Amino acid sequence: MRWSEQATGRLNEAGFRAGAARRQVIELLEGEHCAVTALEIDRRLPSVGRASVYRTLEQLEQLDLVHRVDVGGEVVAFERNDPGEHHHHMVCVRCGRLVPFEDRELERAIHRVGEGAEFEVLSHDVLLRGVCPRCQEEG
Amino acid sequence: MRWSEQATGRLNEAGFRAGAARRQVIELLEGEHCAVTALEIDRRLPSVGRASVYRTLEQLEQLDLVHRVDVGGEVVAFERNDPGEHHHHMVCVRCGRLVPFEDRELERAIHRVGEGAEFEVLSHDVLLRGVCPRCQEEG
DNA sequence: CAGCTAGACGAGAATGAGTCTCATTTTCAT
DNA sequence: ATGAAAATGAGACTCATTCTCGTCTAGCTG
Repeated sequence: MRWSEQATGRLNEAGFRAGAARRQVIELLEGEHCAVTALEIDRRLPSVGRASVYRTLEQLEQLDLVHRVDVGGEVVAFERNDPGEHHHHMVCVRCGRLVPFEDRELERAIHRVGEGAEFEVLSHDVLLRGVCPRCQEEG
Repeated sequence: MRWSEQATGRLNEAGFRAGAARRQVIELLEGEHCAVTALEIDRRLPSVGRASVYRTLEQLEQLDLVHRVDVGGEVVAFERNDPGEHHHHMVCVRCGRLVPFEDRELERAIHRVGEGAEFEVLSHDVLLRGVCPRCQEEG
């Protein structure tokens, strides 16, 4: 089942009605493998109002269909939440390129930290900052 | 050697002149064990202009005397960079409280990921999101 | 120690991402 | 088909951060 169908279904269950703006945002997210910023979505969907973009992202986030990716502060990005999939990101400090990675050991280590903590840990983020291969070549 | 002296010395070496604004910002950071936002610094130092707060933080960051802590996007926080010390944070999703932690295994795992990656990894962040003990009690 | 000048500073304007409001359009249960 | 409720988009608004620019000051020079 495609993520977009899943999303639409879940929104229905949650009592949301259909609407053109939300559909377009969902379709755009469907086509992205990694994070997109709210502003880019807004730019790429001229017929959809800013408010609707942010509203939709918020709703999708609450239903856990999408999650926020923080990559340095300025702008927030979002990406599809595919069940059973879990990755983190490396960001290039020169060009901003975002590359996903996953690592079981890292996850285990984080899990253990959560176990030992007083916090009830709900989620986590890992961000590696560095220089991507392309920018390394350029000196 | 206190961090503030170290910072002042390093700024001197880098060719910066002394100045009241920077001194005050440095003193404030000296007294904080964990992250403070630029805006809070601005508020707590009424005699220092906003521009100087951001300027100083930027300079300190470039000299690696301070580093950015991203905790969810809205506001950026900064904290002292004590040599030989390295920690990450847990944020409470309810009250926003920030608690530092460190874990050698986690660091090892991250290091290994960096080794195996095409990126030349320079730094990393880990953020655990959850509910702090105090907020757990409140239901 | 006075003069000088580059660098430091602060006030306030400008920017821009994200939020809010509200009049209008759509949806869909009846 | 109808109408109450939800969804939408234009644009005003907020507010953290950045920029601008005139003034001030550290600290070198003589």
